[in-house]
Amino acid sequence: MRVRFAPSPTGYLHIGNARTAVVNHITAKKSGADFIIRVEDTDKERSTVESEISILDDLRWLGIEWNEGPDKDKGHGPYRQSERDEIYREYTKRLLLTGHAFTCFCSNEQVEEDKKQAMTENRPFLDRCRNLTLTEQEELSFHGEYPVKFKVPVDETIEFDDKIKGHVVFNSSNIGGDFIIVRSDGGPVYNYIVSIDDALMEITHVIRGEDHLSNTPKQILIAKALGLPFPEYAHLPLILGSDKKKLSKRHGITSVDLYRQEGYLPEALMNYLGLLGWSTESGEEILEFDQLVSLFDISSIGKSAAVFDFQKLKWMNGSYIKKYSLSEITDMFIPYLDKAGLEIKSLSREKLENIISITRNSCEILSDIIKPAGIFLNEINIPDEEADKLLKEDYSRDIINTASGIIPVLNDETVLTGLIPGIKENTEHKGKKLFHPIRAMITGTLSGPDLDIAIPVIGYNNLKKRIDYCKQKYC
RNA sequence: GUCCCCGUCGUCUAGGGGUCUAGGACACCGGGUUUUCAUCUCGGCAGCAGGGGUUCGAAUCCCCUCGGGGAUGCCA
Repeated sequence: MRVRFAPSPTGYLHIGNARTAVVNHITAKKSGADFIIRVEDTDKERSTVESEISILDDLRWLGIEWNEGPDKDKGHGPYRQSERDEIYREYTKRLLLTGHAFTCFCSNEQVEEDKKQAMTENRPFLDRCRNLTLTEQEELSFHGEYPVKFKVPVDETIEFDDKIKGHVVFNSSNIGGDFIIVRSDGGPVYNYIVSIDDALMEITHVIRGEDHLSNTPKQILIAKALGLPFPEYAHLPLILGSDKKKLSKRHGITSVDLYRQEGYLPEALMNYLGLLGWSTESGEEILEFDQLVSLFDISSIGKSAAVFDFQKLKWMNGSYIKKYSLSEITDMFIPYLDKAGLEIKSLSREKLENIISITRNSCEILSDIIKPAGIFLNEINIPDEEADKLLKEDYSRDIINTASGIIPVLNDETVLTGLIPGIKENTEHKGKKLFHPIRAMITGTLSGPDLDIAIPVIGYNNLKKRIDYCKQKYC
């Protein structure tokens, strides 16, 4: 068994494509199949090497490995379609010679008109060039470059058993007429060479997005005309945005790279993407990769499109963050702390882990660490909007004044037992009205770890600075 | 227009004629823990697109409608 993932390098790795890659990867692991990467860079205008590099990089980050690809030739290469031109040329010649393809000399307008005509008469569109003889074609081709089209057989039934969609039946008359396989600039087209490459690379199972479902009959027809085998198919339902339209940038982050940057864990993304469209018998959703592989069954994937739930992904990511050991997760947080400009180099590992241990629970993604960690790492935390509002209240000012009075007589040892009880004793406040302003005053925000835990970690000196700051600003 | 695919809580899904007064998860709401928030924990809200059949019985089978998606000449 051999499966493949065939990205076209025209941009970043989209989350929808990543899902396809993930399903291929899981399937390969499950059945011990080879996983091939083929770069479909036939769109010369939009394909870039940078894009190819970043896509492969994102796949690696996700934890996807391949046995063959542009960087690993195992005898089925080249793995970039742009490097396989000679192969395609041979097959095109063969199709032309056997009468399965022809050169079309019609103008755009002509074709458009003929199609419209066929449509209104409710009959299949037949290209007016499809019956030109080879010599007629050769004579005409002196006038310039023209596209080559595949001669779609009339009224032929094409059917296949899709692993996900089930039995699918098409009639060749509904394909939309003879279609272009080689552009007028000589470049072969996706629907054409995908059949050749899948056959030559001995792909046995094509797992791809549902948007290719209605392309499948064309590809089968081509394989048949060429006498090539064609694979089994599994068409994955599409991933939609919250408005049920195809997932795009306006719905949120769609680039795998950005998920990485924001601090999503590859295991979580893999888990979420792998679980999309099906579920386990037990209902368990947090699945390690090994579980994913052993429990996965491609035919159990649902047939309908799924809305991408950013919130659920976050939740899932958060639960992965909680699963790691303190030491492991600390290492993962460090780059985000660094990037935010927080001073951690001078910190002992013990102190850093201490801070992480009391802040990690509020993190769903790695970059979430910045705010809570800042409570400990900054000298002063400028109160955010909510904290600012609260601190302007009279009772808050009362607390700031009181704190300011007490703090000079305290020190690192006594601050924990002295500060809050002291404020409580010297003011009328208790409960929420006591703790809320204190929290706002010393952390600059309304949420965070327990104050009793936070205070010793912040330390006497910074506490004093923060109280002084609030005294100046609010009293 | 034509052809193909799809339609269970807001979202992801379980369920394939009776065990469904439709189960789980995310989100949301409420209780408990935490002297706030978060974590954790307990509970609640909420759905079979609509209409016809078939059947003793339909979320489950059939048909129609509606809705969404895809393909239909130089994207993949």
